[in-house]
Amino acid sequence: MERLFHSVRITINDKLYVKDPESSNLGKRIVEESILMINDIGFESFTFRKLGQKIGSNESSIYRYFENKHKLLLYLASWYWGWLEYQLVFATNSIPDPNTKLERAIEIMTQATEIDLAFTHINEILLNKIVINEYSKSYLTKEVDQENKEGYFVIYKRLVNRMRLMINEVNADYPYSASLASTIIEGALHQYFLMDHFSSLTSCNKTTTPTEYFKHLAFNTLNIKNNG
Amino acid sequence: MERLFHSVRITINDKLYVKDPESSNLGKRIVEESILMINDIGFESFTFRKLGQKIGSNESSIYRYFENKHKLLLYLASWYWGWLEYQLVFATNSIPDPNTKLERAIEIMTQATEIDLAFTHINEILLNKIVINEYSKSYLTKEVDQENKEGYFVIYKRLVNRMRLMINEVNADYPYSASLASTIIEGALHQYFLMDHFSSLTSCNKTTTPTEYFKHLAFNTLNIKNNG
DNA sequence: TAGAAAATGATAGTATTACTTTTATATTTG
DNA sequence: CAAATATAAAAGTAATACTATCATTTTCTA
Repeated sequence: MERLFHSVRITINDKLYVKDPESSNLGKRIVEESILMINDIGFESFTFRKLGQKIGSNESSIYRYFENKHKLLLYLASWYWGWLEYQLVFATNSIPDPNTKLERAIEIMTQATEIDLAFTHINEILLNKIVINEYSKSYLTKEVDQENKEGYFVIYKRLVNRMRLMINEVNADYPYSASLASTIIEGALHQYFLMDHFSSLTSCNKTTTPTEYFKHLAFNTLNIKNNG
Repeated sequence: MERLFHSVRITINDKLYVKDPESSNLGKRIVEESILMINDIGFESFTFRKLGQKIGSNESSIYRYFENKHKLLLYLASWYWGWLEYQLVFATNSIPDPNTKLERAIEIMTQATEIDLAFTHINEILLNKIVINEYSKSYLTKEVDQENKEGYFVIYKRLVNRMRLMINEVNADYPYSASLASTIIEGALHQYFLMDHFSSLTSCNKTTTPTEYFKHLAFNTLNIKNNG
């Protein structure tokens, strides 16, 4: 797959950075190592000072790329959702049957992440873990409405909307398509978190995947015989 | 309702506080005003110093009740889930029919919060808002496994488990009862958040409630004709 | 009801965070 | 090669999240 998409770039709202991190080597290292570090020590303990030390650069240089770590998190999350959106569109585009299409969409949105060799400086598996553990913190803030207006969440919203449309195609009379779409996308993150930390609160494990659960949930609530 | 329960107390893991806030007037004021303040300025901006100023007490005195604001949040959340659990058990206890029982349970877990006059120093409506906006932050941490071992989340886990059991009673063959239970409880918080900040991502609004959505979701996925 | 014990308040201090500012040095580009 | 740009180094600031010490007030109890 990677060969086809060497030239694909995820486009991110330019208000999320001061200087585009894709435009320089240092910028890419900031992104690359911040993913490792946030994953390692958690977003709360992560600081630009520590990141600077790790990449042998200066704190003040990192501030020339990102205003603060909150924006860096929004950037990383946007990249992740943009990347997922790309896969979603690519995988479902050519499927004419709405049921099969939705089924494939749910798979894309709820499956365990795999590495994409097209982006060498981004570890998608770790980024997925960051999204599971930290994404909520990016919008559970007092500034969410302002930041939403600024367009910091457009990719995520577009992605949920794509899911919603596919749900509508399966059952146009279903009155909760937006809620079901957001439940699947946000719920998948939550189920993965529970698998790691609160196993008694989920039915998912190595043999029963979140994908299976959400497929069953979606097709039954849409009154369609479950494909999965 | 309040008359019956004047003597009811929500029991909270005593590792969550240094000194029981229910044991003194200052303790109750800390709880009461922290709810108002966290709601007002958000958990990130909330500090014990500011709280002390607001209640005319000293920062160091607040530290004699709670080790830090993280533990205070865990305390408030535990109180909230304990209070909901109480309502859940009370409301469903005497219902023999599993379908009606689950329906009532979903209502309790997903309805808009109402004030409970039995607890004068706690504003349940604001506390519900805090849980919607801040609860995830209490477990999305690097310390979650340790804190889970210490029992900081027992009430929440018990509550999800009660839901799971009620789902099992409706359909013993349904293989995802734990996931459905956690999806309803966590998903309800999320849908309320979306209603406030990302209305395009939810089908819920003033006329279509999260309760309606989750009832439909649960009973359809359990292959039971929707009661709602 | 005095005296002890406990609770609370006032003040100061510390390490860290989340930046900003300034100046110096290295790198790129025209 | 000069000028522009990028990066580094160092220092400074206000706020946070505490801890420690001691004084004062309140409460319990003999």
